[in-house]
Amino acid sequence: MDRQRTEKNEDASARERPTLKTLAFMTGLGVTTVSRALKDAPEIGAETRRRVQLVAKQIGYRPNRAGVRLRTGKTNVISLVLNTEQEIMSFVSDIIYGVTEVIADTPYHLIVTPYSRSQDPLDPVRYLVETGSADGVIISRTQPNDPRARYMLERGIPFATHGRTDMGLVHPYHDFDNYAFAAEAVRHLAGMGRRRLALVTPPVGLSYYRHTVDGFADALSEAGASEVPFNIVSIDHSMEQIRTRTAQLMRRDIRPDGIISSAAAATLAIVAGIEDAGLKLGHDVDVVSKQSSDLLHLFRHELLVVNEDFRLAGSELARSVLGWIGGAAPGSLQSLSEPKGVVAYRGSD
Amino acid sequence: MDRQRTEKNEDASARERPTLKTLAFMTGLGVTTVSRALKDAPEIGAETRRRVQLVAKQIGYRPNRAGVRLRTGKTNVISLVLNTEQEIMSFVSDIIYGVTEVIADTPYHLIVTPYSRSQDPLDPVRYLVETGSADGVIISRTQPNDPRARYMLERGIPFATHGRTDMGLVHPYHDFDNYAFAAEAVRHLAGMGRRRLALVTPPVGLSYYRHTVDGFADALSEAGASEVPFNIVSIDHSMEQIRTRTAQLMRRDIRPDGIISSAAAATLAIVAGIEDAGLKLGHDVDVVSKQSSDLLHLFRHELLVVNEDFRLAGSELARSVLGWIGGAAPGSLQSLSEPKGVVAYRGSD
DNA sequence: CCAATATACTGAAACGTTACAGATTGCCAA
DNA sequence: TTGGCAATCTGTAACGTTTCAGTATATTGG
Repeated sequence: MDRQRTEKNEDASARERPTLKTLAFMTGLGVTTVSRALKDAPEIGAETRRRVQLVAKQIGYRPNRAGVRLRTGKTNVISLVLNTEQEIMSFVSDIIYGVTEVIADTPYHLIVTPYSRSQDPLDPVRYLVETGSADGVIISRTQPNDPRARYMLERGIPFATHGRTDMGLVHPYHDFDNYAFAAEAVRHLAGMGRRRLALVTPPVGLSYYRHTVDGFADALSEAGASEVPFNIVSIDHSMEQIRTRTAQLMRRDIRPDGIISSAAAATLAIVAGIEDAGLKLGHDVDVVSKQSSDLLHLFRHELLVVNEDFRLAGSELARSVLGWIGGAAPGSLQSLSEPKGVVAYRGSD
Repeated sequence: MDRQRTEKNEDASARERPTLKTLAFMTGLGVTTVSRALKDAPEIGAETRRRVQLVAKQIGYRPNRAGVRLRTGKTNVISLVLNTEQEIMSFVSDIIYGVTEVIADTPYHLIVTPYSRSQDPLDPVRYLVETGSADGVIISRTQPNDPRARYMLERGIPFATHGRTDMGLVHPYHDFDNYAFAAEAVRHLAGMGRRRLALVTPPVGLSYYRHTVDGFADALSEAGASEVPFNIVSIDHSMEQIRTRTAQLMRRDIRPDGIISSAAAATLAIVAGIEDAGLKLGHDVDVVSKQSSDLLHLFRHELLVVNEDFRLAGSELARSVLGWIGGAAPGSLQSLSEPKGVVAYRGSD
C-alpha cells in the first residue's frame, strides 16, 4: 500500500506541472526566495540564484500565466484587432506572421480580436481595455482622427497603429509612405508619356486615403499631367463593382491612359474592366499597383508594381508595442516604410 | 477631509473593475452566493438570482479571466497552430475569420501559435499542452500518421484537425473532399477530350496528398485517360520552381493536355510556365484548379476552378473543438465538405 | 563587546474565482 | 413539541504568483 502523501510536492515523481512550491521543496528554500532567484533579484545570493535557476531549467519550470496575471495584472498578451470583412487578405496573414516573429522568444501570446463591419470599431478596443485582456494592442484601418487611439491614449494602454493619425497626439505607429507611392507612380506613368491619370483610392476616411490622394495630386501638377476623376470606387468595393465601373470609365471619350491602384485585388478587377472595355493593358493604358505578395506580374506582365511588406509592418508594430510596454517613449516608436520604387516585369519572356 | 476607507468596495464610486466582492457588497450577499447566482445554480432563490444578475448587468460585471483560470484551470482559449511559412495565404485569413465567427459570442479568445519550417511541428502543441495554455487546439497540415493528434489524444486535450488522419484513432476533423475534387477535375477534363493529365499535388506527406492522388488515379483509369508524371513539384514549392518546371514539362514531346492544380497560387505559376513554353491556355492545355477566393477567373478566363471554403473550415473546426470541450463525442464532430463541381468562367465577355 | 547595519532568506497576505463543508431558517410529519 | 429535511445562504480554503514586512545571521565600526 502506498503511504498517504501529506504534501503533494513531497512526491517528486508527481507528473504535475512544477510550481514555485515544487521548486521551493526541491531546493529547500522558501517560495519567496525561489521567486526572486528566478528573476535575478539583487538580495539573493549568487550561488542560491544559480542553484534555483539550474533546478528550474532541469525540471522545466514555467511560471503559471494565470498566477502571474492575477497577482500582477500582467497578461503577457498582445491583441491584434482586425476587421473580419474589410482587411486585405494577405495583410492578415503577413501581419500575423510579422508579429509572431517578434514575440516568438518573449512570453507574449498573440490573440486576434475581430470585429465586423456592422460594429463600432471602438467596441473591440473597449472590450480589451475594460477587461484588461491585453498588455498591448495593435490596430489597423487607422483614421486621421481615430477614436480608438484617443481612447487607448486616455486609458494609458500601450498600442500601435498601422497607419498614422492626425490628432496632434503622439503614439507609436508603422506606416507605409503612401504619399511617396502615389507620387512615384504618377511620375513613372508621366515618364512613360501617360497624361490622364486615374486613382483607385484606399477606403475614404482612412488615414492613408489622404496620403495617397495628396501624393497623387502633388505629383500630378508637378508632372503636368491631369486627373481623370474616379472617386466612384475605392479598394473596399467589391471586385464586381470595381470591374464594372472601370469598364464604364474606360469606355468614355476622355478616359485615363494611366491608372494607379492601391491594392492588388482591386488591380485584378481593374484589369478585367479594362479588358472588358476592349482595351489593351500596356498599350492603351498602363497600371501601377501596390501589392504585398508577388502575384501581379504573373497575372499580367504589363503591370507595374510597388511592393508593400506587411510582414515587416507586423514586426515593426509588435516591436513598437513591446517597446512601449517596456517603458520606451511612444514618440520614439514610430516608423515609416518607403516604397522601393515602381518595378516592371523583368521576367523570363 | 475624506474619511479613510476601510474597505475599497464600500466606495461605490470607485472606477475600478467590479468583482464578485463588489457585487456581494452591493447586493448584501456573500460572494459564494453571488458566484452561484450568476451561473444559475439550483440552490439559489429565484428572486435572489434575478437581483444579482440585474445588478451584475447594470454595473457591467465581467468575470476576471485570470481568477477563473487559476481556480479552475479553464483558460477559455482556443489556439490555432500555424506554420509561418507554408500555409496558403488565404487559408490563414479565412480560417481565422471562420473561427472567430463561431467563438464571437462565447467567452473564448483565439490565440495564434506559430511554428516555423525548421521546427518540429510537435513543438508548439507540446508547449500548449504542457503549459495548459488552451482548452482546445486546431491544427492544420495534418498527416496520415500525425504525431500531434496522437499526442493530444494521449493527453486528453480537445482538438480538431484540418484534414483527416489515418491512424485508427478517432478525433474531430474538418476536411475538404480532395478525392472528389481530383476525380471531378479528371472527369471534367476527360469530358473536354483531354487525355494526358498531369497533377500538381499537395505537399507530399500531408493527408490530402494521398486523397488527391488517389482521386486522380482512380478517375484517370475510369475515364481511360493517362497520367503525365509531374511529381517534381508540389504546391509547397516556390512559384519560381513551379513555373520553370511547368515550362520544362510543357516543352517535352509528350506533354499533358490537362493539368490539375491543388492551389490557386501554384496555378498562377503553372499558367506562367505554360505561356513561357509558348502554349495557349484553353487551347493547348486546360487547367483545373482549386481556389479559396474568387481570383483565378480574373486571372485567366480559360481557367476551370473548384472552390474550397476556408472560412467554413474555420467555423467547422471551431464548432468541433467547442463541441468536444462541451462533452460531445469526438466521433460525432467530423465533417467533410464536398466540392461544388468544376466551374468555368461565366463572365461578362 | 555592543550596537548598528548589511546580507540572505522567510511567512503571510492578496489578486478573483470556485468548491467544500457547513449554518440558518422554515415547514412538516410524528 | 421535536426531529428531520429541504431550501437558501455563507465562510474558508485553495489555485500560483508577487509584495510587504519582517527574521536570522554575519559583518562592521566605535
